[in-house]
Amino acid sequence: MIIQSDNFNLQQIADSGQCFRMNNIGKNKYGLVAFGKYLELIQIATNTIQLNCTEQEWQEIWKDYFDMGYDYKGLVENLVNGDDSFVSRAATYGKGIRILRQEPFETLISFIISQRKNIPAIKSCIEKICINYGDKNEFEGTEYYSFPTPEILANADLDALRDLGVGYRDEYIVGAARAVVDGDIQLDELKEYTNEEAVKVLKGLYGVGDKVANCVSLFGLHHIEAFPIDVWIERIVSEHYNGYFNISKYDGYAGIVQQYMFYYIRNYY
DNA sequence: GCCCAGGAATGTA
DNA sequence: TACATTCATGGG
Repeated sequence: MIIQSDNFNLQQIADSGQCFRMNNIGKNKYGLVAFGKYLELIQIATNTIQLNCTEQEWQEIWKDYFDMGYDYKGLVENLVNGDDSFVSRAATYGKGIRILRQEPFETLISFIISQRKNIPAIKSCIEKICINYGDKNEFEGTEYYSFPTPEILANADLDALRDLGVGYRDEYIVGAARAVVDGDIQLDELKEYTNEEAVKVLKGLYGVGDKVANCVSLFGLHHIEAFPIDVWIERIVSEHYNGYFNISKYDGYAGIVQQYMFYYIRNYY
C-alpha cells in the first residue's frame, strides 16, 4: 500500500508528542499499535509512505487514523505565508505533522500518565501497561500488545500499577477507567460535544486538569481547536509573544498550530 | 548522583 | 483569584 502526500512525515509525527506507541524500528521505518492492530510504515520519499496493510484496511482504519481528509497542505501554506513569523517558521519546519485520530480511552490514560514525566518515560510506562494488561497478538512474526480495555484497568491493583512506574497517578488511572466502565463519562459522545464542553467534562475526572483535558480533546476526540498549554508552550508564549498568544487568530484549528509550535521549539531550538 | 519532565490537587492568604 | 507546596518515578 503506497500513499502520496506532501504533508506526511513519519519521523515528525512519531516525535511530535501526540502519540506514544509509534516507534522508529529501522531506517525511515516506523511501527505502531492502534485499534489492537500493528502497522509498519516506511518513508520511501519525502512525499511517499509505504504501509504493510491492505487497501481495505487503509480505507476502513488507517486513512481516518492519519486524518487524510484534512487539507494540511493548504493550512501549512497559509501559516507559512502568514504574518506570524514564529508560526511561519514552525509550520515550515514541521509541515509533515498530522493530528492522529487516536482512540479516546488510550489517549485519556496516556496523558494522565504524561504529567510530570518526559516523553521517553511516558512511552516506557505505557508499554509496560500494555504488556501487563493488554492482549498479546502477533502480526507476520512480530509480537505486540494492545492497549488494555477500560474494564481491565478499572479492576487493576493499585500496587501492581505502581510497579509499572505510574507513581502517584495510580488512582487517577483506575478512577478514570472506572468512570468509563460505569458510564459516568462517555468518551465517544464527547466527540459530538464542542471542545469547550468536552474539556469541561474531562476535567471532572480526578487527576485530569486543563492541560491533559485539552490533549485528550485534541488527540483523542479530534477537536482540533483545543489548545493544550504545557511548559513548552508557556515558554514560547513568554519568550516570543510577550506573554500573550492570541488563539482566536487560528480559531477552529489552533490545536494544529500548537503542534507545529511544540515540535519546532523542542527539535529546532 | 542529580535534575527535571507535554501537571494536578491541595492548602494558604 | 493568585501563588506555594507536594506528589512518585525514571530517562538523560
